[in-house]
Amino acid sequence: MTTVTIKDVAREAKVSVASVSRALNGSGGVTAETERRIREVAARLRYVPHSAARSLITRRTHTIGALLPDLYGEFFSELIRGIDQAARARGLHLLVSSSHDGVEDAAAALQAMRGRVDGMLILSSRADLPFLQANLPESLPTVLLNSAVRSPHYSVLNIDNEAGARAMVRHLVDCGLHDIAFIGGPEGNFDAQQREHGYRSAMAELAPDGLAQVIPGDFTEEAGYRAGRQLLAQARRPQAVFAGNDMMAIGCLYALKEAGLDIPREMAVTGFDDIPVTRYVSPPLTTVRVRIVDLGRSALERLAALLDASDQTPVSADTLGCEIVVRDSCGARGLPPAATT
Amino acid sequence: MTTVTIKDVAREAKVSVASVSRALNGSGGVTAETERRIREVAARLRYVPHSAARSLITRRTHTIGALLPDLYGEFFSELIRGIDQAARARGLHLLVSSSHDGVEDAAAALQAMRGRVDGMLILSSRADLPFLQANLPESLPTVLLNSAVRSPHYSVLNIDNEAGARAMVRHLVDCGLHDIAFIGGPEGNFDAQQREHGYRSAMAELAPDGLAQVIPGDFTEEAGYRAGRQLLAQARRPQAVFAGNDMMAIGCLYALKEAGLDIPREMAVTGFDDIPVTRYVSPPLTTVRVRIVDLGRSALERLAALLDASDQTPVSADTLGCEIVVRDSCGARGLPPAATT
DNA sequence: AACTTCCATGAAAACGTTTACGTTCCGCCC
DNA sequence: GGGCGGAACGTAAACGTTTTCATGGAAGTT
Repeated sequence: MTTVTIKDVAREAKVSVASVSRALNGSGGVTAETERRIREVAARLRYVPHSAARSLITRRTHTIGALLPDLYGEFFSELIRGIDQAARARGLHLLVSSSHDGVEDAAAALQAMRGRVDGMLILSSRADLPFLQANLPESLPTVLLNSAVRSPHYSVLNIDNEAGARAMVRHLVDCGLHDIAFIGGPEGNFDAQQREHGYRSAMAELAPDGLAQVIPGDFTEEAGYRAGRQLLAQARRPQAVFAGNDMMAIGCLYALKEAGLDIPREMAVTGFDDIPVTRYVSPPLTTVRVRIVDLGRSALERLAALLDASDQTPVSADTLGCEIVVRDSCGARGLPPAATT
Repeated sequence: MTTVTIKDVAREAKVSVASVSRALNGSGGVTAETERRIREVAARLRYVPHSAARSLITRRTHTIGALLPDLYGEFFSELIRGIDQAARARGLHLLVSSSHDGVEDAAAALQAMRGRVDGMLILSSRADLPFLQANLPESLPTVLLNSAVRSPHYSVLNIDNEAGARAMVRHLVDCGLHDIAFIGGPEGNFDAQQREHGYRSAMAELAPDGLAQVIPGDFTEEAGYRAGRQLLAQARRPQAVFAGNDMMAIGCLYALKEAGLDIPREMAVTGFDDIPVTRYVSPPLTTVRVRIVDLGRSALERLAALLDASDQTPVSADTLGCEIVVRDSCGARGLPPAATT
């Protein structure tokens, strides 16, 4: 079954290839009758345009690339879901490259995507400005997710980590808890840094008398578990522990419960992200809701806008708000949540 | 910054485009000296071959497509991780299309990938034989994941759901539990069907006196929660509930604990898949381990093999074994797990 | 009736590669 | 020394589209 080309359709429909192209692309300049005939033939022959040939001349691939770090858990799936939904709605394809740890790994992935995509979506702690300048053609429309870089060349879309973290601290303080520990994220991770910063500044402001403590972590359940063990071993335990993300909160929660602590009475535990499973741990996790699907979706839509208006569209730098969702793990069920500021 | 083509490199290196092509592709026929010079020029000019032009003539895209259903949670991320890792190792790109619910949705996604990929990886309950025949060119190498179709045209790679489910029932029976309920998966989902079938046949064989009961579900935590509520409302409660996947087990576990049941003493709860979070719910979940990353990886490797030996490689139909991992939610901590058969 | 306008259509160039096929040149053997 | 083989390299065709431009004819205007 040899592949059928535009010529075959043209011959069969007794027109030129130009007309076939025009008819199928709806670029006008063909009678309704001829168009109908051409479409009929194309369908009968099961003609599908050769996309490589098309993009060779169009210089458009209708594909966008997503460069993602080695993401764990539901954050990843939710993000991809959002991106994919929006991409499908716009008729764009999604070329993903995830799970690269090293810088050179990411660079290679980026290189490999060159020329295959019309634009890039990048979520990577490794992607600082020098990295991007070295590995990304300036002309390639790009949207950065959760990135610290501020450049007129790239649009960025961030989570309002700092406000979220501040709101969580405020909420815990409102619950009467002043000794609050924080479990940090991976070194160099922008979200982690911002969340930690929000935590620190809010502590200084709202609980200056409280015991502030930052325990290192890396966003995995395992790290949360270790952090929980460490807290248990301490002479003076905090009244609450605020994990940099939900996965760690879950790991930590488990460590504490394993040791027989009554959560939240003996220690409150909260997280960040609001991944679906937070509803189903016990006690259900109070956390900072990030609309992950929306994050992916609007990142893609931003990119699509850049693609459409290929002339100099102003790059944007926006921040997605987040809000406290109060469940049981903080012991404040029923109290109104703190305002998000 | 106009894009630099092979001609620019040729001119600069004072050779023909043919030599540039040969040098850069290592196809031989160039002096070591010329090759060095060409490479040097190419690097200096930051030349990157236009992939569309290349695949136009090569008829290879070095891209494989992954068609996935609307997957939830960690199963999804683990699977993609496995696929992506293997793809990267082979220098293949990954075009994903996830989260399509309807048949026509999936068909559209498949259509859109035509011509953009060298092969397909398909995991979808909608992809039965007629669907594939209608939407997939026969010549396109394809690997089906967790699929019921048996066809000489497609390789399939399945999980040994039935054996896993049987082993779990056996394990519960070994724990002295005979009244075992099962929470089913989505209608038409092959894994779900096989797991349920394994459960039913094992019950008939190993616990003919026990109370068997199947509660409908759809693989979401929410469904597990509802199932748990339903069990609580029953006059006669089972001694154990075996959920068709971990997400539902977690939801169910939560419903039972919310009602104050002591798990596993009053009711054992087990799952299927062994997603990472199972370790961190309380009590930790006894479940059937499926090496999801390996599933993705070997699916891709199978596909890659099909691609390499483009002549008639025999299609394969393999099954990935799975094993019981005993944690606390079944009350048998310490007992040896049942053999996987 | 002659001229203009407009529209449907076709011919052909262009996109950036790879590769089959020539050509040149060098060294070797008889 | 002439023929020959092979290696290095160049020329040009081919891949399947889109798009510009030319062409013809029908319709409209004077």
